[in-house]
Amino acid sequence: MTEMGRRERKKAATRQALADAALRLFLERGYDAVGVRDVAEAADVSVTTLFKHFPDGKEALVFDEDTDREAALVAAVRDRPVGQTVPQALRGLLHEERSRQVRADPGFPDFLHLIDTTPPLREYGRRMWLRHENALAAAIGTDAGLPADDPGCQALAHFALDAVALVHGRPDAETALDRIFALLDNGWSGMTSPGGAGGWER
Amino acid sequence: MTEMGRRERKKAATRQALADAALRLFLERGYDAVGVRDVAEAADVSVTTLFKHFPDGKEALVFDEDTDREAALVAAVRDRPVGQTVPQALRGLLHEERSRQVRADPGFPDFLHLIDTTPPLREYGRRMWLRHENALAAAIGTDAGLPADDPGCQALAHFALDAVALVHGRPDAETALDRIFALLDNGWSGMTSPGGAGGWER
DNA sequence: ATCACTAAGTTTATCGGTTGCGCTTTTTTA
DNA sequence: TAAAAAAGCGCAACCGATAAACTTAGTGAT
Repeated sequence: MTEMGRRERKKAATRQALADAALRLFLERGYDAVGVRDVAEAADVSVTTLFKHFPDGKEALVFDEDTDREAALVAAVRDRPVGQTVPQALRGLLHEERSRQVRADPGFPDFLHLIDTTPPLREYGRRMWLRHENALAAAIGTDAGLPADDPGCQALAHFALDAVALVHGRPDAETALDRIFALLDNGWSGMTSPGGAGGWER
Repeated sequence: MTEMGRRERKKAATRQALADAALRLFLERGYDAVGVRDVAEAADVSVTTLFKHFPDGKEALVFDEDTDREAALVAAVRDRPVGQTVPQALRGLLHEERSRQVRADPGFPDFLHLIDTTPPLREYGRRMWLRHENALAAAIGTDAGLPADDPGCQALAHFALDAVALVHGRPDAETALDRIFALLDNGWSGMTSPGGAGGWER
């Protein structure tokens, strides 16, 4: 499974060296005070090589691959216990992820602080996170027996993901998340269960 | 009230010349094919002057000041007819703005098409639009008798504004907006009127 | 073991947006 | 009218990002 030849191993190594050097330098001197040239030199590669490994640019140096977060999102919707609504399941997943982040390796708080205090990194992280919107919307649509491009599913997915950005930096982030998901849960249950699914008089 | 000295008049003139030249060139050759140097030269000013007038950069050249859209948003919430909910009022405002945009001066469709087909401009426009989030949240909070930093108000404001970006490019944009606002209306009415305001079991 | 193939990496050069600096010119104001 | 304020200028540089042509080093099949 993980049988990588020397080639792929070296490739992964340089990529890791770049990511490590970048994170270290960013933490030491601050994101803006470090140029891509500095990072490349610290990793002992050329600038072009850096961009070969991180075509999305400087911000991408900080974020490792996602892979399983999207799977976790759709699984949370698909495999939720009976009687639990979709928003409730998503709220639960976010809660778990949050408590998992508190632990993790040391230096992780510094990492989070760097992102929180650096607008380009915040923005990039948000975009990465929102990239799962379509997959989540599809999962929700399947679950509710709605077309994959239903605006309601799309909106619920988008709002649920965006909620974490919305409560960012709050001291009462957890209860704020609760309140936002209460709004989504109310709205969603009203759209799926009873009377008109889409009808709405203004 | 509008007594501008010669100085401010000239300043406004230069700014307008820059905006006009930029829009014209962008429409003629495409956004990416036009550099800020081209724009500056077409407006007969230096590049430095261009950035003095538009510190936000190239994208800002296309967007004129907003000023009254934010006022319209808070007014729609504050002065809405009795019996109408906040989401309904916002939905109505967006509907009016949309129908108003269809008319407007000639060349406006080209303007919209330019923005829609140019990712950086789309992104910038969205950010400008979302900038009214706090004012709108405050208006909603005042209306509902909630603290200004209530997560529910913040979320409703954010979601309502973000809805227009969410339905972008859809053929059924109007009905999609209806559906999204139905979700918000259901959720919001559930949070304000009856039982628990924030309580929510997961 | 060799040889052709492929992919990583390098060098160099360039492009476009953006900023800082020192300077001139115009307008306001004391 | 002198001085302060502000608009503008030209220049040079910085920075992120990309392109082209070339070298180096694993890979795999014969």
